[in-house]
Amino acid sequence: MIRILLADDEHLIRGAMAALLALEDDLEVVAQAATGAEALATARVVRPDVAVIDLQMPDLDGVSVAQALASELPSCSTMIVTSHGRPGHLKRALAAGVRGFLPKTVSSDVLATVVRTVHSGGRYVDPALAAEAISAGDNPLTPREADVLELALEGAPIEEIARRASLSPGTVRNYLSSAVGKTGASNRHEAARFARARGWI
Amino acid sequence: MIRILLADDEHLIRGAMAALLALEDDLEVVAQAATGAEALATARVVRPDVAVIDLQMPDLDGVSVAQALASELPSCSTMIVTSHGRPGHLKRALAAGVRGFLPKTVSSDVLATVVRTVHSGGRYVDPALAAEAISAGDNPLTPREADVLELALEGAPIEEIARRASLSPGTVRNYLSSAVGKTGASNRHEAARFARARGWI
DNA sequence: AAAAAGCCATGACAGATGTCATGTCGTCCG
DNA sequence: CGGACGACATGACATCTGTCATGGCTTTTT
Repeated sequence: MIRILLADDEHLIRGAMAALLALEDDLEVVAQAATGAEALATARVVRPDVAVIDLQMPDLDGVSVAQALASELPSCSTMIVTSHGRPGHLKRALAAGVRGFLPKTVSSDVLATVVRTVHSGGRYVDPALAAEAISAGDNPLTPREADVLELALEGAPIEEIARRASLSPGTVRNYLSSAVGKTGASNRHEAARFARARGWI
Repeated sequence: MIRILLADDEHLIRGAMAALLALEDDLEVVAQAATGAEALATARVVRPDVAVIDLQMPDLDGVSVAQALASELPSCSTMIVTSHGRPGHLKRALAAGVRGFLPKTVSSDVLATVVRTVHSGGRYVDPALAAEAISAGDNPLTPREADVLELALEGAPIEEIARRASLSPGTVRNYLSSAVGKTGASNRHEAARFARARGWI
């Protein structure tokens, strides 16, 4: 019997997924959580075999939870399900020790199969997402460029970005300019959206 | 027995919701669809009592489907479930004749209850979403302002917005300026994000 | 009919932004 | 060690944006 922890902030979906997994004879949902922090706390107590975690949650993001889980509970395999499959997330997730990565568009038997796969030591990444990740290419942005671009995402003026990043406005403009060049965009806002779409920030 | 049509592009979630609804004695999921168009086509054939539709789908958006359904199949009550509850959507949905509006964070028994409520002629809107919608207030943007702001969302330069809206760049700047004033933002990008958050565009 | 409001446009001006050249300071690597 | 590279900064310049004043045109309201 494979003991599963389920974390998703959408009750409806979490409950529904639990119902689905319960239909399988060899799977058992032993705990559920609605936030990242809750998932971690619960996992420490119930020590599940497999953690099925939603990527986007109110507090901690799924990858952070996976990272913590990987170091604290090496016996627990983590897999991530997500609605919006952004390539960058996949990379970060894999780096965080995630064993399975699925969009929520898969069917329920795939989910069950992947749970078994990761539990037995295997890995599974949705083919479509993998293809996207490969085509997105590596992140060409330097760490600072990424920082600054991220702040630019909200549409803040350069002054504010500079303050928030503790940089001089001129430096911010340089980073932004270089990022705009690397993304092929025509201004920082477009560049920020682009980088976000690629999962670079 | 209440006959239900279920539409959601995420197979996993649709299947799971179907499993949940199937647990209720008086509910029966008679059809499922993965896109808006498919939902419409299916509804015409099976004529369900209640349509449970996801707000965001690849092609037609949930509200559009609801609108079409309302005119073509007046006997079918439509309700919408969504992950990202934006106030503007609620207003549009209600205007389109939707009878129920829920975030996916609700529990499964609420879902079943609401299905029964809308089927018996009642209405139900998630209290939290309703509160948000009220606090968001009415859309102060004129239609053109909204159009232009929407194009600005993607970060395009004014030139391109002007071309896409068939306006002169100067006019675009005027609309944008006025929209920036109405939203209290400090530039059009911030204004666009703000308006989006309010569901104004 | 007059007033109000929205739609479209132009022109002018200050300030914000994008681009480029240039330079300093560390760190890492061959 | 010397070179390459990234982080950080400044200054200068052209261009883009935001704002404001102004005006014409249509539709709705009073």
